[in-house]
Amino acid sequence: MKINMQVVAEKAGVSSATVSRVLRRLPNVRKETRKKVLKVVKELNYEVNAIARSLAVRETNTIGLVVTDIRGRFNAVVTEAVEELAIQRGYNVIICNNMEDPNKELKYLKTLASNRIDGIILMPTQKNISYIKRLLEENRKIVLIDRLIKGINCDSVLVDNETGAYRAVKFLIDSGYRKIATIAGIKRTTTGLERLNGYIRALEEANIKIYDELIKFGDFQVGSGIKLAKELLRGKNVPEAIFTSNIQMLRGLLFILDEEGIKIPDDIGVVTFDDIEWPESMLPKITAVRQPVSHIGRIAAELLFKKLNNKNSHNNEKPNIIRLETDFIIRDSTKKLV
Amino acid sequence: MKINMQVVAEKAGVSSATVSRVLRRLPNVRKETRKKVLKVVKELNYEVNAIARSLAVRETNTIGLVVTDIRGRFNAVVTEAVEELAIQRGYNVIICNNMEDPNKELKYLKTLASNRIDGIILMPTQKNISYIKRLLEENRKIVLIDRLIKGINCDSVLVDNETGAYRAVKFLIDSGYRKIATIAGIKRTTTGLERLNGYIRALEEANIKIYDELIKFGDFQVGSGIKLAKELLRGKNVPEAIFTSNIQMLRGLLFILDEEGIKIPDDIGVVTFDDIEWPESMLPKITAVRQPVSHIGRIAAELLFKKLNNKNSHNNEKPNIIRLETDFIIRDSTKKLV
DNA sequence: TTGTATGCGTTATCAC
DNA sequence: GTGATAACGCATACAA
Repeated sequence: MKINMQVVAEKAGVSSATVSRVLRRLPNVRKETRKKVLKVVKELNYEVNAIARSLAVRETNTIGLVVTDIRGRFNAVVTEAVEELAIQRGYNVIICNNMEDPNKELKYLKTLASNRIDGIILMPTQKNISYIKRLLEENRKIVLIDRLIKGINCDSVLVDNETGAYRAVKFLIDSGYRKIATIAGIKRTTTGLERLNGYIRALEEANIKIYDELIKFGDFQVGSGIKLAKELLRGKNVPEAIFTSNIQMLRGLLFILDEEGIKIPDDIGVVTFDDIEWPESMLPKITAVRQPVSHIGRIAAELLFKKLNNKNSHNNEKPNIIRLETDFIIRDSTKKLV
Repeated sequence: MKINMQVVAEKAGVSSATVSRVLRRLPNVRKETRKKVLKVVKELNYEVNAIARSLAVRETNTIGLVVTDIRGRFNAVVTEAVEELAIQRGYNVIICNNMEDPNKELKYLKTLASNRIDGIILMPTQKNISYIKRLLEENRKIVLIDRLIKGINCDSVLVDNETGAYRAVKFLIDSGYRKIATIAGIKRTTTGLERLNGYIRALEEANIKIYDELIKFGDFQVGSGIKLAKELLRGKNVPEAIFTSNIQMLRGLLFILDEEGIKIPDDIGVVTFDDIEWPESMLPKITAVRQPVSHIGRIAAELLFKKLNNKNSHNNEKPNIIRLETDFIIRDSTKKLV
């Protein structure tokens, strides 16, 4: 554990500088010398101390990925995609999971900064804005994912939430539904607000009156799906169909519908934003807006690596905001109302 | 970005040693001095360089968590539990996802070692045995999770797979099923072998003949579930019930059953190992062996931290092998055969 | 209580 | 082609 380049060098009868050159595959070293060194390295099972190296070169060859909930499919798939690309480029990735807790997010961002991580891909809680702004001013490399932060100039990758939601609700309208409720997300977030806007636009375009009591705001978690579903079903204005803005809240809704014996699509229509994470064969099959999740991760990573490779890039350049389109998968959770 | 303790020290009119003391909250520093230093730290937005610190103290305050598939619920929940505990103890955790690829696993282990990570929690692919052995010999702190590696003395946390599987299959037998097939996992893995053994023991105890053609070996992925389900259903010895050894392969099975129009539990009984990852309300509701997943993660982390805190612990001590019991959740995927 | 000097294990800039 | 040697930014033993 205490063996370093010096030890290897002595045993090989060279200087530590030479060992360093061999290990970094620099050209200017004689073949025999290289061989000799590598032999000793093998013998001693020597592995360079990445910490010391990082300190010397002021680069860590590592990026951080800060996600809000690793248990969610969206996050997991993004993670996988980012990792895949990072590994190709020879980077390590540190995954930080904050469970939508801004305090945890801040702690992680600080740790990453303190550890002189080369770059960060961040799915923001959209809370620690001033700190993120500071990081950007220090010219740290950051790419936002899934959500924007207004007032901040930063490369971002996300989907066109508004259009996705619009299409889902329009589909309900076209199917003949009129009293359409939504279990919306957190208004402060990009995903929450934009999906709500899509809902509203679809209704307005169809000249359908928008009822406040049919718009419920949750926090993207299962619990709020349950709570809000109850409210909707027990209200005086019971909806014919419900559009949920993410999978977790859909789960909550399904739970309640099952409990109350309300059948999909016979008694109620259901459409959701987000990929489905359960088997295709499970019933009821829910019509959904699908995001190109893996793609999002890959593009974000590519954006980040482009920055990292461009030594004299600076954050005051115009940021890239990349919007990807969603798909709409029609299944069996609605019916045609004649 | 180029500001360090020296800079802070000069601006505060003290030495860098004093700044260091203040930042580490050491007691022996005057109140006013501390105040003065902290003021400058704030002003300059100074954050200590964790790399340099790690190099100096030869500790990184970081543990690595190597999992096989972050998309799987088991992994995700374990990850969350480990992270939770780590954050409490003031440790950072690096998550490494290898997709069951031994090469990736090796690469990650090397990176972690090179980065002088304090400890590792490893869900092993059970392949890179010699390298892991070497790490252990170098007295690196490692805790295995979910799977054992034979011939290696290392703390491990996993469930009693054999009993869990036994109970599931016995339940089928008690329900009157006789021709019971299994979609088993990778034989080389602890989880694969032990769950198979539970299946066999249950049948043997009931004096039910074991047919080779009713035992199919998959790789724990959805694809093999699909393939093997087809084989079972199209074989000449069609089973009355199937026990799948994990969720992914169950998904494959469900897909095929749905495709072929075979109804659960009317036409076939189904029981699976592993937690269900889809809503309780979805049909069919599958009877399953549930692992105390979160608990597993927490215990593994506790074991690791115990080692880390015990400076003179050494790997040649007798390892702790901790087996946790599973639960058995009876739902609606089987029926009583009279 | 505070400062000085040295070490941590590399890389990089010089010489030779 | 190879070897000293000075950074890199912090911690720490020892002095003061």
